[in-house]
Amino acid sequence: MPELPEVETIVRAIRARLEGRRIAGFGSLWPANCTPAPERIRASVAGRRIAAVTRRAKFIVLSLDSGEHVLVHLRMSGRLEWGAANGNPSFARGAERREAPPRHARAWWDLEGGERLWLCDARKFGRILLTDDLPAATARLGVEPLGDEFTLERFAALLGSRSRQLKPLLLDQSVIAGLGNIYADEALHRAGLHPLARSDQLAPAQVARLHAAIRDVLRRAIRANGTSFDWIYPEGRMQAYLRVYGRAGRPCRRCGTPIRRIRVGQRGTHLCPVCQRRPRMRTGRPRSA
DNA sequence: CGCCATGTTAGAGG
DNA sequence: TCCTCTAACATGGC
Repeated sequence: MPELPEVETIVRAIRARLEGRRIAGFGSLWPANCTPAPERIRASVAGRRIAAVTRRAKFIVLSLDSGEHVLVHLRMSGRLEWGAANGNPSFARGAERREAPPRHARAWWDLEGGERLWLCDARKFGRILLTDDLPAATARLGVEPLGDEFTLERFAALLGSRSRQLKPLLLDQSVIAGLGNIYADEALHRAGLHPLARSDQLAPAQVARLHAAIRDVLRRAIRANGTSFDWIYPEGRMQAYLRVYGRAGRPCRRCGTPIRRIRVGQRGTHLCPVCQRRPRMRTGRPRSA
């Protein structure tokens, strides 16, 4: 269920254990989530060295010395877990012990030396992609919110060039890539903006506040190693600092008003009705509700 | 049983 | 063409 900060935390954690290592094998217990088929992925990655481990939006990117790239998207319930490959001498010393796969194991990479990296995923929404053309594979992704290209001017243009509700717009990965349900709600609260406000009807100061809020909350979350609600992603501390997400009925940390939960674009959405007033329409008839 | 879930996409309809 | 909403994917927790 990771968003940008959780994926960034995962990437930083696995980088030192993967970069420079050679992949010995790959397998999948859920072939439907592999593109191309697992056998083709295995043929391409076996024997290759991992040159770099990076993140693009919510994708984990393993770049191989062959020029190909393995992209892993954890979607809602994916996580990575370390284990030992079968036949690992240091593990199987003595008795013929075999390590049981972790719960919800779906795919694995074996490294030379005997380590195994598992992809576990209760809901099977996660995806593994192999590509030799990384720009093409990520062409549909929008700007990285923590990158240098995410300037205030660029953001203002992204908002003003369309007329959309702010929350669905922030979740649209083809516009800004990396925000998810938690940090979209958190950024809007920090900026004092209603999730249903129109992207093209913000004052310049509001655009600037939202731009800063997005970057601030993502950086803060990375510093806290992300947000942890359950066993799927246990290593974060950001949940202690969330202002609206998951806090329906509890007092706003700024004004004390109970946080409200509504539904916007199929997603649970949390807001403070006082700090995030629904704006009056600047065009068209006044709304009735 | 019913509702919820840190994500994404295809398709329908306005 | 753009925008919004629904269903779908598949499973587990409360």
